[in-house]
Amino acid sequence: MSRNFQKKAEEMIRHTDDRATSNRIHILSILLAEQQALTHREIEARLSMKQQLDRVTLYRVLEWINNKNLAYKIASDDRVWRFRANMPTHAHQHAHFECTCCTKVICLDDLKLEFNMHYPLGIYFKKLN
Amino acid sequence: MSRNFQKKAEEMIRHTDDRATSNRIHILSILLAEQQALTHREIEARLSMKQQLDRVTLYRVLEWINNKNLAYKIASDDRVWRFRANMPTHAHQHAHFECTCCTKVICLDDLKLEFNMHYPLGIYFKKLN
DNA sequence: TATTCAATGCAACTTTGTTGCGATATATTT
DNA sequence: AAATATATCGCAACAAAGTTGCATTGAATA
Repeated sequence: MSRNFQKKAEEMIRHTDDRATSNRIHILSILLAEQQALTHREIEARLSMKQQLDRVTLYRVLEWINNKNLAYKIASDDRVWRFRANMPTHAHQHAHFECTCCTKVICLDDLKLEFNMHYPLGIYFKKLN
Repeated sequence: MSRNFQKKAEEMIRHTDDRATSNRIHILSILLAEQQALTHREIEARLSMKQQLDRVTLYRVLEWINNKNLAYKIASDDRVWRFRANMPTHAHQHAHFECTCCTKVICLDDLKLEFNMHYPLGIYFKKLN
């Protein structure tokens, strides 16, 4: 099972133009295996002995994964970024319920965004993160 | 005009059981005078020479103001707390549009919360901050 | 005006994240 | 398979936002 996430992670990373390093594969597979967004520290805790890496490298890998849209990051009330693997088939044309306590993001498919709503002048929607 | 906010701030603070110090009055009046949420640094910048105070004190005053519900604080993507004076007459039974770029919070009175919506089990609404 | 204890200022500390740079490892070429 | 180029990594130092402990000050009450 962990093996599958490993494979999936490597496949996703090889689709980018950048290098498929073992750090990137390990970290993305950890995110893929998880149902919720993880902090830097939570990811560190899930790395095995053999996968140990410098904290700076972890920050940089996470930033890279986010930039490549393989994951997205969530700002929470505790000033800590949380990362969650991106589901590429996930269409974002509906509202999200983001719990600021447990950081879980739940899709509210029933609540359609009202694009005709009266938003303040000068505010446009942009891609999340 | 600034004078009025001073008076209003002092009145609000005297309604609590704690002490009405000049720091608390100055800082709350700065928040009252503003239409948007302010960071610690932005508040510092708005203090006159005579109102200078230690940064720790500012953190503590803001925390106190928040605890007394005279203001609420907003977590933003830049990991910085923003504070905004609370309008006591403001009923929070409608959705908010919180811009993560400029931190402005706009009330979407048109969008009623659907309390019958199918939320995930175990999620209940709580008071914001 | 004197008294009391909450509020303040200062120094030191913590947490989260960033930057610069030489060393290492990945992908490509030979 | 070995050599090469350069992206990635590890280490050290740094930065920003916020917190804690403790001695001093000042707002409210007697």
